[in-house]
Amino acid sequence: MNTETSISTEEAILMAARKVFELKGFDGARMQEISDRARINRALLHYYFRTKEKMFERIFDEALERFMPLLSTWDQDLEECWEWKLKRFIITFITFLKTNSMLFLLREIIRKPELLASKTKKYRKGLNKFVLYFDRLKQERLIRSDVDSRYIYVIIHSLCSFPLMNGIVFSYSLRISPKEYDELMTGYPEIISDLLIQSLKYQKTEKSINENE
Amino acid sequence: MNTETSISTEEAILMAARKVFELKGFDGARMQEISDRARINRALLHYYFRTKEKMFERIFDEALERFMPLLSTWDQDLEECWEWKLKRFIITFITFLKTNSMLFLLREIIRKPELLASKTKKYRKGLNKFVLYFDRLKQERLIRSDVDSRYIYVIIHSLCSFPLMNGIVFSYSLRISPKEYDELMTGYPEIISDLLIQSLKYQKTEKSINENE
DNA sequence: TTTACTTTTAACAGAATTGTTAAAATACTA
DNA sequence: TAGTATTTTAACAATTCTGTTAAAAGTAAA
Repeated sequence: MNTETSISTEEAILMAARKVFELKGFDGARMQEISDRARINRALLHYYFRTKEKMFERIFDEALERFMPLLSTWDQDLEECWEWKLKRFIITFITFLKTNSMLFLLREIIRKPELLASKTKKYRKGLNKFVLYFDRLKQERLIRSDVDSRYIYVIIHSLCSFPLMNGIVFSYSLRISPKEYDELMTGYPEIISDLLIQSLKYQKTEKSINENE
Repeated sequence: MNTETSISTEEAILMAARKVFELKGFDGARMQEISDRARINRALLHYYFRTKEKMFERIFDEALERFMPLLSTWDQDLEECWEWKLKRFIITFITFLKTNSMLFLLREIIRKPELLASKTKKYRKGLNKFVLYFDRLKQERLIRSDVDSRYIYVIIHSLCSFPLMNGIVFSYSLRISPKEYDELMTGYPEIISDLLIQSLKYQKTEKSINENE
């Protein structure tokens, strides 16, 4: 009964399922593989979770439940320096993504859009907090960028998510091992924080890009 | 025999397979669904492509074959203005990604890393052209950024890929329809071109971010 | 028209997978 | 220790899916 770690059987199953679903996706996952990984009997999976579908939904919903709040952690408080807010967000987001596969969510949503659509009501309010916040920053002239806040949203999330999600391909492209890539990425949050802050701070001045020096 | 459009049966099958594999992944794809979509008989799939595995590999390899050259289109010619080069790359890359799902490649590589690993030799040379190019730009003082060229690589690719790959989730988060999201994204290449060029041009000056105004 | 190639039909074998069940074994708790 | 809950074992039903086959129908071209 997992005496050493005192992990309940249900927890052990969920951990295994999470891993297998993340790696193989719903369609590629096998109940046998999950039970093997959890070091329990396959029949026990059904004893706890009835069907594969139900087990998957539990995993998916929990992942979504952890993920969605990250999309709306932008309180409208203009007192706190936005640069710090942004930096904090980037670090939180990247830390989260290291342990929770965003690719998993995306893949399953594309397979079955209802997975997200059915949760519309639950998460919709609060979702555009980010856009509102940056709109206000611009209104109040606290940042000088004139870029549509929705682009800023897309840019920040892309910079945070993709490097982790696409690690395999990036490490291949850069011709370094996955381990080396991980090490490289420790400096990454700092880099993009600076990049974003700088480009939000200063309004684009000259549109011409003709001179090389 | 597809007289109107003069598409060969093989081509029709490949188109259908591409679509189904992109949507469902290898494990979720059904031979029946592919043949239905191609408006031919299921037995005919096997007549042309023997097995599902072989058909998939054909699709995957073709996708990779179209994709990989995009990663290494950085000739070392320093005469041409790098800003133009970068802008051209961004537009080419985004245009490509609109029709060719990068998510498809990524998902299948994670499912079965050998898919990429086995192609090592074929694509490796030329892969770090980008990094070399930006290293030279820095050496020659043509750009003033002091950021590791590998970060620049990751940043550019993330900004190009993720907004297209994650369209469903972004349109959900921004509370606009997928159609409206697509429209919004027409202005996107311009935005990130400017952002990147600006931040590469000007070296980060002040590290302090204490003042709000 | 003959010949070769393409496509459909329909049926089937084999394998893999999910989910069920019942009985036995084990562990936990009062 | 007795009783309860958990876990294993092993077998099985039902389904789904892939891949095969053989025969017939259709098409194109010589």
